[in-house]
Amino acid sequence: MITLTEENYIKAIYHLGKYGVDNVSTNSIAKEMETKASSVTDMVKKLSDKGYANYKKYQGVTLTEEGKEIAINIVRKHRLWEVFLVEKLNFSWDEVHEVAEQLEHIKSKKLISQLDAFLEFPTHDPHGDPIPDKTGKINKIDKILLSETIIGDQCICVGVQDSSSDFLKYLDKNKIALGTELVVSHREPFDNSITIKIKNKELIISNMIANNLFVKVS
Amino acid sequence: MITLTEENYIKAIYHLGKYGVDNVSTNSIAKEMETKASSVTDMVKKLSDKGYANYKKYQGVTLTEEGKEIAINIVRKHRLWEVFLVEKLNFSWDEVHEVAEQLEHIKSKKLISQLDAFLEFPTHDPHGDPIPDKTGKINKIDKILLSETIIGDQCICVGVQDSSSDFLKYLDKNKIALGTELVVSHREPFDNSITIKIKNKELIISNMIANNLFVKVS
DNA sequence: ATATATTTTTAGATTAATCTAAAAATATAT
DNA sequence: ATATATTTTTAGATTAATCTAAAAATATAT
Ligand SMILES: [Mn+2]
Ligand SMILES: [Mn+2]
Ligand SMILES: [Mn+2]
Ligand SMILES: [Mn+2]
Repeated sequence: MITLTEENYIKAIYHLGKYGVDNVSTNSIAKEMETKASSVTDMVKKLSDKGYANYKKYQGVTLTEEGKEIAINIVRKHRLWEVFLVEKLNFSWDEVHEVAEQLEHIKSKKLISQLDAFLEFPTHDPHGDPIPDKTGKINKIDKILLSETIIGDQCICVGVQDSSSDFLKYLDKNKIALGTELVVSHREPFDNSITIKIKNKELIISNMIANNLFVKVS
Repeated sequence: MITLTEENYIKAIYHLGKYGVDNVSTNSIAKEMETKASSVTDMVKKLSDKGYANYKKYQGVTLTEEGKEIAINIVRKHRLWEVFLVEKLNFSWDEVHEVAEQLEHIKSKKLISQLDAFLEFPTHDPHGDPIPDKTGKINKIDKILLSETIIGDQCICVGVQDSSSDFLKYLDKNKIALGTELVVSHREPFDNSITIKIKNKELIISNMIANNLFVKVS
């Protein structure tokens, strides 16, 4: 049996290690989990004993194949629940994360497969992140950050890097949603702010915003 | 903050004490929770300290008003989730309880009020049990056990006492569902078995079955 | 290359929830 | 009314998850 706490550590290691490849440091896990490094050391030993992680003292952690599978399954559940909350229960995209953090730990194979079908097998969550399928396959689309575009690029918004409420509400206020089309018209060298056009209306966007919005160039 | 374990104890005390009125013994809680009496004593002290229960050594436990509110809210969540699983995710009524035991602990006011609306404010769960409304009001219908009926009674099935998978599957097999109409045609004095007629087809039902099926006499 | 700073681990303690075995209180039988 | 049985509590231990403070290892700066 795997505990809720173990699941959360595995998920953190998965996300911090760029989806399971890099070595993850004790301190980075501690920061992500809002806990102390010494607690992380203990837990990481436990995950290693249970076969979910590879760990050598002072060398950081990676997930084993089994650990990675667990992580992907939690991510799948998290994102499916987020779709449910937005599509069926009228949550807005800045309200779903907290609740999904709880729902992702519910253990029932049937629940998730039925939920998946009920939602008509969605491929992406409300923030544009891909939903792993039941075999764990993740369908990545080729998206880049708005900050990486060049002048003249015609783009469509496909995701957010940060999904904090503050950022999502900023996007709502400025009528930027997934699917919104925009053109990059100017980049200010001094502060790297970007001017974009949405339906011929100009909008100036800070570098920080541009660094958190994913687009697809068409 | 209330822990998941505390919530489960409060729920057990609520159900054992006939919905909050009777004193509940340490041993009965231990049996219900599949734990030891000594563990119950510890927890019951804690619930009392936190203001959820009234407890005097050797005298059993009752819930305080606050404890009762918590219990009713958990029951509300449990039953709403059961409706969701049956109505939306095609679970059968013998599959929902286990999953609802997990889902009932998810903490989000908005989630439950939206779920309630999405399900169109159901008044009863798939087993015929009433769903408390958001203020905690429980709409009891006047149901009796099939074993308490008299010969000639025309009944409609409205609920089950036991919701174990074995019992519910028995009902399925014999085409007895909530809403099914039946007439009580004979009672055998020797073993208290009952003969019922459903659509003119006779069926003999043991006393144990009759003791677990609620009906409304019309 | 060595001193210094930073990161990570270890040692020992704490809290929540649980257990076993023994003691204490209450209930039951004669 | 007293002995016996049953129930409940207490004492002391264990496991999971956490913490602080100190020690050890690794990384960085000169
Ligand atoms: Mn999320
Ligand atoms: Mn998301
Ligand atoms: Mn149930
Ligand atoms: Mn039910």
